[in-house]
Amino acid sequence: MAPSKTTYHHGDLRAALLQEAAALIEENGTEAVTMRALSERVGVSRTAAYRHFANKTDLLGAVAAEGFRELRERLHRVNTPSAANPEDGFVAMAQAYVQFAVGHPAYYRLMYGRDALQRDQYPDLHAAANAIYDELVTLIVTYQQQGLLKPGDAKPLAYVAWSLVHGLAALIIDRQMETPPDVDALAQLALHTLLQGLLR
Amino acid sequence: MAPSKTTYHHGDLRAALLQEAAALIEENGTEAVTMRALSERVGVSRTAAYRHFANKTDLLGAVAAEGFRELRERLHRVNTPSAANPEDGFVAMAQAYVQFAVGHPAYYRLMYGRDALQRDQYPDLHAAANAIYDELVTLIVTYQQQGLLKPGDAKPLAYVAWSLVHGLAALIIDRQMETPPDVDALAQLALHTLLQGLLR
DNA sequence: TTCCATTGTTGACATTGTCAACATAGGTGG
DNA sequence: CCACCTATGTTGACAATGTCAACAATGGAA
Repeated sequence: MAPSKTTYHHGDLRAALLQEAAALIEENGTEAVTMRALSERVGVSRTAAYRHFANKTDLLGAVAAEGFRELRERLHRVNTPSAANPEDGFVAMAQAYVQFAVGHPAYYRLMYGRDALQRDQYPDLHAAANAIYDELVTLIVTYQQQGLLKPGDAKPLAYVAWSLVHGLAALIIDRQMETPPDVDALAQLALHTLLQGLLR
Repeated sequence: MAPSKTTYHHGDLRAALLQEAAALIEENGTEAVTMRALSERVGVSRTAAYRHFANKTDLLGAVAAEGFRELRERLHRVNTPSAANPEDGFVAMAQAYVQFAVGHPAYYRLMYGRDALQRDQYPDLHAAANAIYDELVTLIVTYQQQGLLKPGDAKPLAYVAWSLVHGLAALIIDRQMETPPDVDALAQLALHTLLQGLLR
């Protein structure tokens, strides 16, 4: 039961694989995750993982799902709508979101960019990502009920807000910005603009 | 000079490789681009490409850069700021942008998602992507000069707008939306919100 | 205690990116 | 007009990788 170095059975190989895969991604990027390297780090033979995941893509999908859950948790922690100033609430969430992406760029890229990870084919992944969307819908609905936001179907609006922060995160970690930006300030500007509008 | 099937020298292998790579991506996704498959389609041996590209990543980088140029052209074509209604201008560009992504999802994913393509290391790619940003800056500055938009540094504002459309495109082609969305309508809503603001 | 399902191992193979050595064409200087 | 050189293309080989098939060990249920 207690995982020991020399037991034939690992104890909780599945969890260990996910953890080490995440570590590898953080350290050297997703491309560094090879079944062999991963197995070695866990101290197990190269094909042991196949008892827990159908293939490498599935494994990475599980890692990505875990990432979405972690991100959602962070967002949930700062999702405390205050009637005093709705902008603060949005800005706090946007900053938490972008900070996660900037803090774990390779991980974040896996969560989204991966071609192979067709969402429809990975229900768990899809659900984990959707939980983030739900977090946003909640925030918008709450403010709408308080009369602080324009009325209207919150769902498409949540997509709009999500698009904004996701796009921002993506452009930043892809170094598409000219100067290494002040991430928090940029997130604040983005949400400020979204809320106040750009028109004169 | 005229490329013929049986000449030892191809004529313009570099261009042919880029074209076929793009075609392969469209047809079967970026993962289908293998040096061997690509060479075979062009009718050349497996390593011939290495006379024109240092490695596969470079080749894909060139394809991605080409994609950015194509996208920029499309944006430029609809970038006709009309004082009558600034929203129309923004919406048209957003729709053109998202339509490109939806029309060529794998291609668009390569342009952004590719971990390996660190922008700083591919000047051509970086420049091509930046041209799109410039297109946006131009639009914003123009409207500002006409007094239709709030004043302020256009550069960070352009990043915000870019983030919004890129994020929207990414979420759509990753099928992160619940229902296959009306792309144009969503793009319109996004830009409408950005311009008018969300606050009551 | 016996036995079987679960979990892990070893060997093997096809695919892929890429290097080194070799081949050919086609324009250029003599 | 011809020999030659350089740019371009080919063939052979190799290491890395994902994954299958066959085998082995474990540990809980009957």
